[in-house]
Amino acid sequence: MPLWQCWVNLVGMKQEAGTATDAPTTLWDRSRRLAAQEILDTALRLFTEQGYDETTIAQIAREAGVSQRTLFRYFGTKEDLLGGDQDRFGQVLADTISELPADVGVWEALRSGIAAVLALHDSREQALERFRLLHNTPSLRAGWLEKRLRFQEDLLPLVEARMDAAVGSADARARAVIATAFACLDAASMTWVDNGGKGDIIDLYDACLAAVRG
Amino acid sequence: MPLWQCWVNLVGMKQEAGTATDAPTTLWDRSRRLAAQEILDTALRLFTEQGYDETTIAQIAREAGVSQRTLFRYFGTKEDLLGGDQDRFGQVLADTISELPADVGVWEALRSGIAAVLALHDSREQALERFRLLHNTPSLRAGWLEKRLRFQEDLLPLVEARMDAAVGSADARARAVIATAFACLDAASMTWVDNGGKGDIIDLYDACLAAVRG
DNA sequence: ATCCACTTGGCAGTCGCTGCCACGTAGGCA
DNA sequence: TGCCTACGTGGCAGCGACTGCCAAGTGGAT
Repeated sequence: MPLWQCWVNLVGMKQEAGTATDAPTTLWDRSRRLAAQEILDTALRLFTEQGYDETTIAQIAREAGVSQRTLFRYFGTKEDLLGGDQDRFGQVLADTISELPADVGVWEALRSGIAAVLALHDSREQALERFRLLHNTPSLRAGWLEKRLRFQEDLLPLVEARMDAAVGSADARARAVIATAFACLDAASMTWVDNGGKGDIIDLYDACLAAVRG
Repeated sequence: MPLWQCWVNLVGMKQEAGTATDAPTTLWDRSRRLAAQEILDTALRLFTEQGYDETTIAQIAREAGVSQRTLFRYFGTKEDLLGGDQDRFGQVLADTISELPADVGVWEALRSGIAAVLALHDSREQALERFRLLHNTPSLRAGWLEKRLRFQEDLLPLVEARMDAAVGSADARARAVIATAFACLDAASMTWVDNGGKGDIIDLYDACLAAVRG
């Protein structure tokens, strides 16, 4: 588990403001970043051209000019080839929420976090392509949902702190609120993809949440 | 794709009332059902003993006394070895909801469907064991979520019919409502497992939904 | 008893993924 | 400048889930 792998995260996605990530530009670093970008581009291209399940790791590696073994060193799983590192989503989400003042309500805090994550995408087109792939490929969707479930658990303490104390299991209620927010995000992004990327996801999210909460 | 595989569904789960499923008890049918039950029991035992990921198909097949090939003919995937056939959940869910009178609201209808699905389990202990495995095994959880997402899409028209017409995308709103119901079910069952199976899941579900809808 | 349909097991192969080992090269140091 | 070390890389063998194919055995109907 070499340290340099954390650099890969920054490929193909915006950096967070203020994060200095350009310290020692050695030749190794540069070629690594180049290779990662090449792999990512090749993968996204092949996925959209012929589908996720129909694209093998061997093919991506061949067309990107690296060995399978190296590809797996850059990106641990096939899923990671879509959207770089999804763990960053959870990071940004948690950071955004925890930096909000304490008097901001749960729902508003979650909305802010989601908006921050949505803002991570490079372009509307890239986002649409990724969401489309995500929603139309069962195997991808499964992995994505699973990873997201881990974010949700991480969010638990942050959300619980913002909820008014009430009877019953606080855990269950916080979990439900978080899961609902993501459920609305799912519904919103699916509809967004179905509409070909028209409008803003966050607006659809608001509409979904309104439909749920009455 | 032999027809008889649909029989497997009935193993290890309650049958629906009024479904006559005992027509021609040939020797083949009996031995098939016996084999399926044996496989299912062995799998659940090994899963709980040593974990899902640590149990190989080869081991289950060996201890159940069948070949790997036959095991895969009975249950198409490793996931299917937990809880028999999960597709029936979707079936029961859709049936329950569609048989409700038209003036029953969305939320109440979804609650009824979920209650019907929960009633499918043989015993509290078995349900607890399955839920525990489900929530503690990432790979299982992923597959389960994915399958459930398919139910959700199937439910779309049924739910849309019960929602009051309003502005905005009806699709998105219906999707959000369905996903929220399942999100609350998730939160409820997770908490239920964490509490060691104390109380009724449906009560926790109500609490979660109340927390969400205010 | 015969024939057909069905089930079974074994074998080879695919695909995602990992551990191991040897090779080559970049970067630091004398 | 030349060497050494640490790191990146590729290849290979292997695992586990899963599939297609083929041969063999068995139940059931005529």
